[in-house]
Amino acid sequence: MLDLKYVRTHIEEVKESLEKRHSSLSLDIFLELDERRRKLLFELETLQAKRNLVSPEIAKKKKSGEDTTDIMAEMSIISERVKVLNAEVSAVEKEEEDWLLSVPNMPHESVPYGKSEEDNRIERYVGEKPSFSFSPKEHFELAADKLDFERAAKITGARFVLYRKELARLERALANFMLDVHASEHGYEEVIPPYIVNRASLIGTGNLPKFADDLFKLENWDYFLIPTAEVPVTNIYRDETIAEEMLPLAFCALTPCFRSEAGSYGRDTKGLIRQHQFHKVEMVRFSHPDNSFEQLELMISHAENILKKLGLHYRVITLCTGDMGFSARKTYDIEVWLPGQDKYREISSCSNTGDFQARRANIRVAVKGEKKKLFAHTLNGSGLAVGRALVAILENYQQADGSIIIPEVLQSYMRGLKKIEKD
RNA sequence: GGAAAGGUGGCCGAGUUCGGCUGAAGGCGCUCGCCUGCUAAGUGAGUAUACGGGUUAAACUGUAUCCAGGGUUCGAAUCCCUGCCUUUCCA
Repeated sequence: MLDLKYVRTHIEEVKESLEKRHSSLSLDIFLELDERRRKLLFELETLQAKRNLVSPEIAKKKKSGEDTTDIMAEMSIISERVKVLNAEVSAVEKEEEDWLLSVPNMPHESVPYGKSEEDNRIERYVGEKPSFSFSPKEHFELAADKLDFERAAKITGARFVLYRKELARLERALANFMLDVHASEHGYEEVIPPYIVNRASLIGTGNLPKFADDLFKLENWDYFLIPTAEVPVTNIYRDETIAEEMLPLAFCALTPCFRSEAGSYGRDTKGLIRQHQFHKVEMVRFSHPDNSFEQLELMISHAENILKKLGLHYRVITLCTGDMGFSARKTYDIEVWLPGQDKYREISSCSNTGDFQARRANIRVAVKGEKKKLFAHTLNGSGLAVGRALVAILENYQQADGSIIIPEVLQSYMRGLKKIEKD
């Protein structure tokens, strides 16, 4: 959420930011609401001030036995008006709040302007594409009997999978490997958050009210399945103040993620790439407002480190203004090379949201010497999407005979297994 | 599932009987100052947030906030209703 006063006093900047994001939101509506709110507020508060002035008078007169019927009648009228005005103010405030909640974050100046993913900026390529003496297959061709989509469809429906045998273990191995690296090498505290969250948490991170369609909601509860661990982990500090010297705080968590994938009907229907449920290791950082962009560089390096250790080729891109998520000020995506698909595919997304989520979730920092508490800056990034990492390993480490070599760093997590034989 | 108690400021904790003088006693903590070889103690002042008005910025000033939302009333921390949460006891 943007700051109300900031919007009021920086109309041009906000307009420009909305244009950059190709948003159709009207700033005029907000300005009108704000004007109306302040007018109503003034009238309301004037009356309340009068009431506060007169009320003790009534008490005094009553004590000394004077007649108060006239003055009480007058106050009664004022009170009626106060009631009406109060309702009006609340209504306008609600509208204004809703408007503010639907405004996307302002892109950082270093973010390239653009309309779609075509305009994303490639920052760097790391590693090299593996070469094959044969035509590499896609992951679902490689491990057909260990990725059972048919039975998962029976159990639940489309976009679910049943991992079996070595691939179930490989998924778990990858997750454990990622968590261990983040915890022991990168200094993240490992947490296991709830996988179901309430509405306030989703508003805090910016998933609600705008993106309800992307979420699975529990029937008869105002609870939702998490679309990413970013939601529960960022909300660890909702409505709290963090002492400056505690910063930066860093958390990592392995959770399942649940996404309705509304609006992606025809896309990636085959394989693991786009599922309703998948595992992700998430990194969340709480930063001092002064250095959140440095924290972003740090976080992307942590995600990259995982890929480096796994020996996977990838590239880092900066999302353009049109492709960037609602809450982000700046986002780096990591795209891993998938030889079977002959494409780079997103495997991590690291964002700095600045104070956008912190304002929504009321996460503050007490800064020495500053009378006012500041909003923390929050960052989140995948480190990494586990299922997609598994896809990358299958496709990059496939052999001519259809077997899969297990990267060395994972072998200890696989009880020493070095290779997954063909079905 | 049955019964009871309770939710007040950063924390503890008065006030709720009998509504007005309570943004809210007292204590702790914290900040700044004084004092004392050091430490401890003592001592003085200050110490919530949000939204308005005001100002170059302040000062200053208005309103709201005693879990949340309604109600009664000229006036609610205090009375009534609903919800949420916590604790204790019984099964």
